[in-house]
Amino acid sequence: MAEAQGLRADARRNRELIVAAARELFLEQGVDVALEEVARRAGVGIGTLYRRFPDRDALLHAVGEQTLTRLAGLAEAAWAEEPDAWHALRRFLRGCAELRLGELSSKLDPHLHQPLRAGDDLRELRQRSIDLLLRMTERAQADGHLRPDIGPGDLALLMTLHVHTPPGLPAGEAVARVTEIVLDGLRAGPGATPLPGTALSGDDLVRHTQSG
Amino acid sequence: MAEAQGLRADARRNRELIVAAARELFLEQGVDVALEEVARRAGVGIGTLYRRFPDRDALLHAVGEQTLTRLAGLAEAAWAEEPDAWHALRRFLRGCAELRLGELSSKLDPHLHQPLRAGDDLRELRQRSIDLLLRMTERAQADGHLRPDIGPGDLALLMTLHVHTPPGLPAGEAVARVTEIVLDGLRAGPGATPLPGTALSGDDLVRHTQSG
DNA sequence: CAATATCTGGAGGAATTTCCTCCACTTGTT
DNA sequence: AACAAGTGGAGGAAATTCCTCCAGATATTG
Repeated sequence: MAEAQGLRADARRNRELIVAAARELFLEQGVDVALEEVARRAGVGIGTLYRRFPDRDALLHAVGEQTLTRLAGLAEAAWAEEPDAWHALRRFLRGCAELRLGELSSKLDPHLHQPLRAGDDLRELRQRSIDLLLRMTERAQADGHLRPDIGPGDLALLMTLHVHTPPGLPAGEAVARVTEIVLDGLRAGPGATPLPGTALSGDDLVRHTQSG
Repeated sequence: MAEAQGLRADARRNRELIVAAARELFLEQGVDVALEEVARRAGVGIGTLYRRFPDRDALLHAVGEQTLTRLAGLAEAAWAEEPDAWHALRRFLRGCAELRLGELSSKLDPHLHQPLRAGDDLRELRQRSIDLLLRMTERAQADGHLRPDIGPGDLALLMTLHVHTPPGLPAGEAVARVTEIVLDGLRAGPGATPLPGTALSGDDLVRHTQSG
């Protein structure tokens, strides 16, 4: 949110309304929504939107930044406040589901790829979450709570799992149930089926998890 | 594929090329791709596409039909050829992942909703898969292989789980690993965490799983 | 191997959508 | 109260997308 410094109070408020509206609409309709619609949903004029975000990319970037910031906060809170690594991991994955990280990243990622300006601040933001995820994984496996045949890359895939809830069902509950099933599948245990292929490493992860 | 009867051989071939191209492009870029692009990918002229599919809906419908046909075939093969209900369920869910059912239905569903002409043949096609899924669920739970606190509706959510594989990773393998983790989470066992909320019923399922 | 019914490609004009600037007016700040 | 900062949305340019039409190519049949 560095860009929001030095703005007049009303301008800052509007900027946030725009980002929030963009996030919603990107989720609902994809990143190609007309920017005019974003402005309408945010309750501001189209001129205001263009002043703050010169082009679509700037808006995508802002949404990515907001989400990655939340993600990093989530990871940090989980690591700091939970009694052990496994519980931290649970909380983290549940939080990812709540953030709808999967839907968002599947929509944002492809568009952030090309114009990934080097030295992007998104990089650093992402790295904070990844570092913690690595730590949680190692530790939970060492503790014997997490099945040993997975890697952090696998967890990244699960972070961005996208539960397609048909309209009409209580989305939150559906997602929560699926998340718990997955968590049960992640637990170390005698009954665990060996996974095919090889564990996805942290490097795979770093190279690919783009936005959030 | 009833619509394909009575076409000249080359026309039928082209029709299938178009549906295949549409399926690919819908997955890659969403259902809003320019129809001209579909024609290009299929290697036919735009006129040909319009002759066979008067509007976008017809094409969506055809893709849905193709996918649901495959899905029903998958369910039937699984039920008929596997030694027990649990193995049938495994095979079925793995097949769904392979079909990329989740991505497709999350893209197709919203557009099939409004113009869901009553008495649609998609309905019947869908029903066949659902019936078998119900049977598999009941039976696998009775056999003590599937955790008892889930319903067929939950399985439907898992059928359409969308693994967002970042470009560059071997998609097939990633999906396979996630699928196995989920299957482990579905197994009945002493360690299973109780799920929040209530099991999603078969009715929830029937009412909402639209296309494929 | 004709003859003909069927099918094909893509040029191109109409219609729609989206973009984005510009400036008269409003609002926050000091 | 004064001014810097911010606002909205009309509207023209540009880009997309749609979809028809027909001269020519291709399968099929006897």
